[in-house]
Amino acid sequence: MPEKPAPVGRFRRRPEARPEELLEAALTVFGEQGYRATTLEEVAKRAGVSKGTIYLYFASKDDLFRAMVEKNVVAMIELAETRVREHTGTASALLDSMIRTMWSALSRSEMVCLTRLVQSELPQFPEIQRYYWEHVIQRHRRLLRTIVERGIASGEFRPETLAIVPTMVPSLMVHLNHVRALFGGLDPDAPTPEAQVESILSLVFEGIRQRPTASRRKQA
Amino acid sequence: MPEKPAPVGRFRRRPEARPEELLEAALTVFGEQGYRATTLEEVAKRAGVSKGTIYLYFASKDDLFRAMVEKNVVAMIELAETRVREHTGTASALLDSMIRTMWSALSRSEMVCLTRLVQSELPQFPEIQRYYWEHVIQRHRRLLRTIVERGIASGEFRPETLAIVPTMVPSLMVHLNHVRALFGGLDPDAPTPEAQVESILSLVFEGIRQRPTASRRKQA
DNA sequence: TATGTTACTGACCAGTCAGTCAGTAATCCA
DNA sequence: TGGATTACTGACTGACTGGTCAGTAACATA
Repeated sequence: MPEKPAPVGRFRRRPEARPEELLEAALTVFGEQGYRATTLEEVAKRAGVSKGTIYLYFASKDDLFRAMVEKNVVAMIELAETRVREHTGTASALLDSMIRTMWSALSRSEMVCLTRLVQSELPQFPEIQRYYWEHVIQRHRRLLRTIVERGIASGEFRPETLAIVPTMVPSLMVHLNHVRALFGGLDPDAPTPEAQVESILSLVFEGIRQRPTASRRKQA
Repeated sequence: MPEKPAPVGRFRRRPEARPEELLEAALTVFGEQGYRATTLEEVAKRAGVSKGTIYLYFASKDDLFRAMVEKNVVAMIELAETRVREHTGTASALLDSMIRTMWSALSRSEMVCLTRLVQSELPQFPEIQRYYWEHVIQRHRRLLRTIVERGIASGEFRPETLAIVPTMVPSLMVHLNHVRALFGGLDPDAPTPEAQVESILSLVFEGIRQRPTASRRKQA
C-alpha cells in the first residue's frame, strides 16, 4: 500500500480505503462489546473517522454488522475448500490436515470474536442467520462429509463417522476456543493451542479406550 | 403450590413468590434478547408486575442478571456431583452415565439460553466470570478428572484421556446444543438429541478409526 | 369498620445513542 | 489561482430505557 504523505489538515479523503477500515474496526469493537453495547461513535473512533462517515458507506448499524460478518466468513470457507481440492493422500491424512488448518484459523482472535458474535447475535438477524447456515455451516459440513466418505470407502474410518465428524469436529473446535478466550486468563495450566490440536486429533482418531497394543495402527 | 384465589383488584401482594418469578422471567428474556437488548419493562411484564417491583428485590439490572446466573448454575453442578458419588460400577459405565446426564441437562432450552448468555455476556461481568470459572468449570472438570483417573488406573482408558475428556466433552456438548438452537429450524435432517448423544459416546469411546473386529471390546 | 403497614404501581427524570444534515475542508480541474 | 466537487465532520434530535419515588391499594389487626 503506497501510504500517502502525512496528514496536514484535520482529515484526509480516502474513499477507497474507508469501507475496509470500517469493517475492520467493526469486527474489533463488536467482538469486544457485542452488537447492542457497541456505539458507532466508538467504531468510528477506532477507524479514525467521525460517526457521520459510517453513514456514507453503510446504511445503518445493522448493515455494517451484516457486511462485517459476510466479509470475514467468506475468507474462511474458501481457504478450506481449496485445501481439500488440492489434497491427494489418504482420507486420514486429509482429515488430519483439515483439522489442523481449521484449528489454526479458528484460534485467531478475530475468528474467536466472529464465531462468538455469530452465536450470540444471530437470533436477532434472521437474514444473516440463513446466510451463515447456507454459506458456512452447510458448505463446511459437505466438505467434511466428502472426506469422511472417502475414508469409509477406503476402510480407514468406521461408518458411524458420517454422523460424527461433520457436526462434532467443528463444534468442538469452535467452543474450545471460546473457552480459552473466556477463561484462559484465569487458568494457570491452560494447554497451548498447539497441544490442544494434538488432543483433538487423538480423540477423533482413537477415542479414549485402551486397547491391546497389537490392534494399534499407524497414524496417518 | 397452594395457589391463592383469583385476583380481584389490580394486583396481588406475594412477596415470597416474587424473586423466583422475576428470576425465571429474567432467564427467558435475557436468553432471548441478550443482556443489553433486554429492557426491565419487558422482564417485569413477563413476570406480571411493574418495573418498580424489580427494584424491591434486586439492586439493579446487573444484580438481577448475576442472581439469575448463580441460581441456575448451582442446580446443574450439584446434580452431577451427587450422581458421581452414588455410582459404583466401572469408570466406563460412570462416564457413559455422566455424559448422558449432562447431555439431557444441557439440551433443555433454559440451559441452552444460560450457556449462551454466559459465553456472550461474561466478559462484561468479571465477578460472574470468576464465579463461573471456580464454581462451574473447575468443579466440573475435577469431577470428570476423577472418573478418568479411575478409568486409567483400571486400564479402561488411555492415559491421554486426562487431557481430552475434562475439557473437550463439556465443550462438545454445550456447542452442539447451541448449534441446534441456532440452526435446528433450518436443518431438515437435524439429528434428535437422543441420536446425538449416542454419536457423542461413540466418538468419545471409540474414535473414528476402523479396526479389526477382533479388537472390539464390550461397551460399558 | 378504622387504622397502620407495606407490596406494588407508573409517571417521571436524566443519560444514552442511532441516525441526520448543514457546514467545512480536502482535492480536482480549468 | 479560484471555482466546482465531494469526502468528511460533529452538533443536534428524537426515541428509548435504567433507575427513582410519591402515591395507591392490598392486607393485617383490633
